[in-house]
Order: sequence, then structure tokens, then C-alpha cells
Amino acid sequence: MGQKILLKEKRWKPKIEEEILQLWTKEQLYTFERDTKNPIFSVDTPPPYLSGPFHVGGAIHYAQIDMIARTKRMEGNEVIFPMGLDRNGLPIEVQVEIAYNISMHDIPRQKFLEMCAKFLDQNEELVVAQAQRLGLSCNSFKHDEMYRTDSPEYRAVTQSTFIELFNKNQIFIDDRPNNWCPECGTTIADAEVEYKDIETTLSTIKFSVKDTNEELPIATTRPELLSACAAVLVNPEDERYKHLHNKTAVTPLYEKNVPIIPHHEARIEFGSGVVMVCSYGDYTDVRLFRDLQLKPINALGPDGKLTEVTGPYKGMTVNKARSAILKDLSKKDLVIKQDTTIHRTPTCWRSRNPIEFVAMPEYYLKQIPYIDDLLTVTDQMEFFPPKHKQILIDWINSVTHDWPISRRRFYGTEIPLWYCTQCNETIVPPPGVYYQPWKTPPPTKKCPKCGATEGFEGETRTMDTWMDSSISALITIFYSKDNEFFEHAFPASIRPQGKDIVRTWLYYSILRIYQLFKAPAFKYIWISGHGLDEKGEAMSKSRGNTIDPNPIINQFGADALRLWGALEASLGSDFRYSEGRLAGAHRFLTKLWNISRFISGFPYINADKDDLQPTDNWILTELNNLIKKSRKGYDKLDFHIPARELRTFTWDIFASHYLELVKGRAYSEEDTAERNAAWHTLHSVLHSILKLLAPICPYITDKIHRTLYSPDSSIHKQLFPEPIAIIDQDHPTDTLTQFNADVWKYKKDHKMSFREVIPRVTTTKDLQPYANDLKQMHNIEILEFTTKGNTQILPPK
RNA sequence: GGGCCGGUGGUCUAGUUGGUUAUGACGCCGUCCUGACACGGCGGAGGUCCCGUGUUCAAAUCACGGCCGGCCCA
Repeated sequence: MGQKILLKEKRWKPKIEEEILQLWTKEQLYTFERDTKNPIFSVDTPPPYLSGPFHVGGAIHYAQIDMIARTKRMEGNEVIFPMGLDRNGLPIEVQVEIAYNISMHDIPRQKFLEMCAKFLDQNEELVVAQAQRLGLSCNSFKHDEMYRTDSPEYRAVTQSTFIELFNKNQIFIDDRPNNWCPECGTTIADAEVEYKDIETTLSTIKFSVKDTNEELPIATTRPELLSACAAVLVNPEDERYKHLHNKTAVTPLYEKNVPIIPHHEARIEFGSGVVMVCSYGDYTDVRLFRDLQLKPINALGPDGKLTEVTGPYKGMTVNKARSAILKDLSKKDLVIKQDTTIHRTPTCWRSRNPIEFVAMPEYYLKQIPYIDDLLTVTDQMEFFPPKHKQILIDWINSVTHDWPISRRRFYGTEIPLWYCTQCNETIVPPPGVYYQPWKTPPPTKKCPKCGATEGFEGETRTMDTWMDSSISALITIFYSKDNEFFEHAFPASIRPQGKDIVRTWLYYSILRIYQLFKAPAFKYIWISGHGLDEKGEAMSKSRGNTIDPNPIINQFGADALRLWGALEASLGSDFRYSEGRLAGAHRFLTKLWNISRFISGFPYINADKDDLQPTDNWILTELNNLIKKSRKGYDKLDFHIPARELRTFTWDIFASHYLELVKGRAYSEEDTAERNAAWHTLHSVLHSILKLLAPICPYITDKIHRTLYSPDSSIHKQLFPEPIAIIDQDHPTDTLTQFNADVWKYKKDHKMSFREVIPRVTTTKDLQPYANDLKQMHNIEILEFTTKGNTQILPPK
């Protein structure tokens, strides 16, 4: 006799998830136990940047990272999985400036910082709530137990690392021309530059040759920089201009003499084959000025407007000046032609505006001397998937100059330096404390060089935000909080992240941690693809094609979203949002729910191994294959593999075939060994499925686990099932499922109900062991076996 | 211009250490409420595995060339 069905609802509902979540919070299920005997596995969670709530791509990304933490827990590790919040930097400043229609320079710095912090706090609440609802198993979501990159403690660590590197002469000041975003009013690093194809006008304008007076056509996309022209290049092989080598050209309008230099950088087929070199139209210009030792002219100011050297165009923006100068050139008949061309334009990844090259004094962190070492440590870390290692190697190989780390912005970690106005000495404070030099005096009474006791000026600039986030791995394992533990836990086990920030977050983390500890930053690096919208375009706030995960979670639940994310693509590939397929994932959960409902009608009892029927041994063998395949997928941290295997096994084998085969025995009223074996097998297979699925679908598996197996303890405290020793491995799974399909088809073709009696069936001898279950399942009166194979079905009278 | 990744039924996708009729989902057609599940069951249609050449007894899978798309760099 069975028992009352334990699961009442007929469907899996997202509302149940909310109850489970409350339970988890109450039980503090995922707290990290520092005194553990288990191996420690630390996850350097990407601290979400608090410019707004997650979109669906971000939600999946974090859900997959959570699967890493849950997998490692179920493999017997004590897992560090912090929730961190990235709160420094430009985007939030820009948001605040737009929201209040202000410029940060117009209001007191302290006031501006408070406005940013308020914005960040609001976004933080949304993001943290989303993270919890997604089922992330972070160690804590308590306000004081999450780390924030703008907290005094975190910033003190960032500044300490700055001071250490400054004292080791790894940080220096220089005024090289650099990527300058006029919109943000700051220098940015190469890693922050994005190239966009922008349509622009290629104007061919008339220069002249001084001695011969002949006309020299030059094609340019930057006519507004004409006043900063320092040379004209022709290709040394170009027959048209060989007679002009080392002669002098005269610029139009400004009538300035510049040398004509043969140089391979001039492409014969581009425009007229002659190019002008100005400070600075693009990075090639920067390089040429350096190589040819030309004297730069600052035609463009840091405000993005032209300077007095441009004459009448002073104070104009780049675009305005461009039209104005073209107009003036046309008036004097100095424009030969204008073509439209697509120009790969460097833009600022934060403001999305074209950047300029402007020389400003900035602090640099040395990276060029480390390139070979970085390639070496890269080889000491294991990548998931291995192929994405190449993205990092390619980037390291393309780094050509040092990292400018100072930013002329406010909401960031302050550069911890003061200057003595008497003797210009730089005053470096001792590490370990959070400094705000723009606001407070230096921690020394007098200048170490000249002894001055007053007249100290605090540095006003902040650091590149990647200076903060590149040490998150250290914070994860309690660097500076508990150094004994840190020594023991270093390096962090895994860095999970998207492939779009390999050249920033990953690269800078490896660089910084190598500089500080001369060691690889991580044991493992896990790199996923990113979320695309239904059209296959990358989802991003700036494109405006983001999809809000909240309504999806309300409709289908977090588990469905997570399962979809796992089923959708293998590790490292991009995944495309599709509501239809997400609904399909939800349907699987309902299926699992109903399988569990059915099984919950029978008690979970032990059975003697010898009582197991061939059908039971068959499904246990299949379960064993499932365990092996799933565990292999989990080993690779590719959740696509266990998700697929579990879905196929649970739905297409366990539910469709095994459940039907044992219904006869399971519903039996007699207390027989055969019945008890069926009850036992049903439960042990289900319990294994639940444990294997738990990292992917933490809610439904815990609900069923607690209801059927363990009311007071979570499935998330369990370990993965191990493969079991099976005595007879040879089970004809395909033959068995094909036999069922044949009988079903026969009954269908003959318009019989599936329960109707079939008098006689002949089939292959391979199925003889399952005879009893097969007869009951299909209601066959006489089932005979032959060595001949094919299934023969005798029609009813 | 260079590098990396990819190109599999209408759509998306698995499989690429070469081996019999290529995986699954979504969609589509037909049928059925069969002791958990109609968000279900059963049956079915639908593919030049981008193109070409080569290696091989055998190629979606390997090699070479080309075309297309994405990303990164110059």
C-alpha cells in the first residue's frame, strides 16, 4: 500500500521559491565556516557595478557563477563566495550629473560625493534583492558583510598597494599624449578604448610645395588640426612624389612650412598618397611625432575645444571647427573633393564619445617590464574553457605602453599623495590608512626634504577604477583583515567572469597581483560568453535592448531562468534570449515536480540488493551513466552538460519508461519483495537526480528534498552522488525503449487504448528479464521470446 | 592588413582524439485526458552538417583554399 501524496500542487510555481528563500535566509545556509576541515575553495565573485539593476544576461551570468560555488560545495569544499559591490568610477558620476543636470565641477566635491553615494545605495538595494531572488548562494547578504570598493577599508587597501608600488618606483609621472575623453574630462587607458565605425568626411585639401609652387593634394579626416601639422609624409616607393622628398610643403590657411618626409606609414593607395601629421589626429600621429622627433602643437585643449593656436577656431568644439575650417578652405578654393568614408574611431567605453589624444601629466603604473612574466603566470592558471586563454594572451601581447592610472574625476579612490609647495617634493604617507588628500592634511608635520611645516597641497585626482577592482581577489580571501588566513588561502581558487572584460578586469588583476606577490592571481579562470537579445545582439544598457529579468522570474521562477541559462549554450559561447525556450525549461521543472509527486505516494524503504528486479538494475545502471556524465560536466564547470544529461535521463528514460514499467509493482497492495524493490529504486533514482540538479536548480530540488527526504536539512548540505558499482552492465536500453514504442504505435494504429489487453506478443530474447514488468505495463497476456529479434504483435480477437 | 572564434532541419543548439540510419529544444502536423503530469502522452513531417579540393576503406569531425558572420588588434 502506498501513502498520501506529499506534494500537493500540480505545478511548480515561482511563489514556492520565495518561501524557500526565506528559509535559506533564516538558516544562513551558505555561511563560510572558517574553522573547517574541508578544503577551501574561493570564488572571486565579480562585484556588480551599481549603475542599475541586472538585465537578463547579467542575471544568467551570476546564476552560472553561483553554479560554480554550489558545485564546489557539493564536491566537499568549504566555499568562499562573497557578495561584493563595485561602486567606484565614472558611470555613476555621469548618471548623477545627468539626473540632476549638473557638472561635478560646479558643486562642492563633498556634496557631489554624497549625491553619488545616494544613487549607489539605491541601486545597491535593487541589485542585492535581485541577487538573492536569483538564488545566489553568497556567504552573506547582510549589509555589513558585503564588501564595497568605495568603503574606507577597501580604499585603504587600494591605496596601500599604490604606496607600495610607488615606493618601489613602479609608479611614475609623465606627460605623454594619451587617450583623453573630453566628455569625461579625464585620461583613460587603452583598455578603456572601444573602436566604432563612424561615418566621416574625407576631405582632400590643397597644400603647396614651397620651391616649385606645385599643388599637393592631401586627404584628411581631421582638417581642424591643420594648425598642428608638423610634417607631410609620402611613401618612399611612390613614384608620383619621389621628386619631393625632403622638400618643404606649405599648409593652406596657416601658410606654415613643414618638411615632406618619405615614410612607409604613408599608404600609396589611400587618398592622394600624401598624409599630414598633426598633433594628434590618431595614435599613428602620436607615434610619428615621437619617432620623427617633431614638436607637438596643442591645437586641442582638455575641454575638447580648440586652442588659440588655431586662430579663428579657438573655443570651438571639434565638430564645429571642422565644418568652419572646411567652409573657409572652400571659400579660397582649397578643397579638391570630399568623400564619405567609414573611419574606425576610438571612443571612450564609458561615455561612448570619440576620444582625443592630449598630453597631460598623469601617473603611470609600469606594465611593459612585466609582459614576459605575465605570459608565464598565464600558463600556470587553468582556463575554463581552455580556448578562451587565447583572448588573454592576445591582449598581453598587444600591450605597448604603461598604464595611466590617474583620473581627473571625484568618485574614486584618491591618489594618496601630497606635494610640498616650497620644494615640490612628493609626500608619500605610510600604508594602511584611508587618505583623502584633497580634504585633509598629510600625516606628517614637515616636508621630509626641505623641512617646510606648511604649504602642503593634496593630490586631487583619483585612480582608475580598475586599480580597485583588480585586487578583489585579495579581499575575497581576507587580505589585510586576517593575514594568517590570507597566506593560507592564497591564491584565490577561481576568477569567474565574462569574456568582454578579459583585457580589463582579468588582465589588470593578474598584473597587479603579480606585481605585489610575484605569483599567479588564481588557480582557475572561468570565462563565459554574454547574453544576447532575441535578435542576437549583445545586450547592454547603452544599446537600450536590455531585458528585465524580474517579470521573467515572477512568471517562470528563478530555477527556470537558471535551467534555461544552463541548457542554452555550452561554456564560453554567447547565449540568445528566447522566451519560448525559457518556457520549455519551466515545463521540465513541472515534469520533475510531477514525477516527484508520483513517487511521493510511496514510502522510501531499504531493499535488499538481491530483491532488485532486472528493470530496477537497468535504471540504476542508466543512473550510474548519468552520474558519471554529469560529474564530468561539473568537473569542466560547463553546466550545459549536466543540464542536458539530467533533462534527457529524467524525462525520456526515467519518466517515460521506468515509471511506466514499475507502476504495476509500485501500486501493488501486497507487501512483496518486488514491490519494495520498486519503491526503493524509484526513490533512490529521484534522490540522485535531485542532488545532481541542485547546483542548477537550487529551489525546486531543495523543496522536494525537504518534503520527501529530510524536512530539517537542505539538499545544499549534501554531496553529489558517487558512481555506484553495478554488477550487470549490459542492459539493452535501446531495445527496451524501442519495444515500448512499438507496442504504443501498434495500439495507436489500431485505435486501442494503452490499457487495453493484447493477447500475444513475441519479441527478442534480450528483453526476457523484464517480462513481468513489460506484461503489466502494456497489459500483454502472453509474452514470448525468440532469438530472431523483431517484435511481433498479435491483434486482439 | 593581422589574430581569435564560429557557420549543423523554419529558429536556436549538441556532437569535431574520424566509424553504422547526425542530438535536443522551440515551432509545425496528427492523435489521445491511458492509475504523477494536457505546462502531459504517443506518433509524424522537416537537414547539400557554408562551398570547393584533398587525406582515408570511412569526414559534420582532419588538411588546404574560398565565402559569410562576430569579437579583438593594427
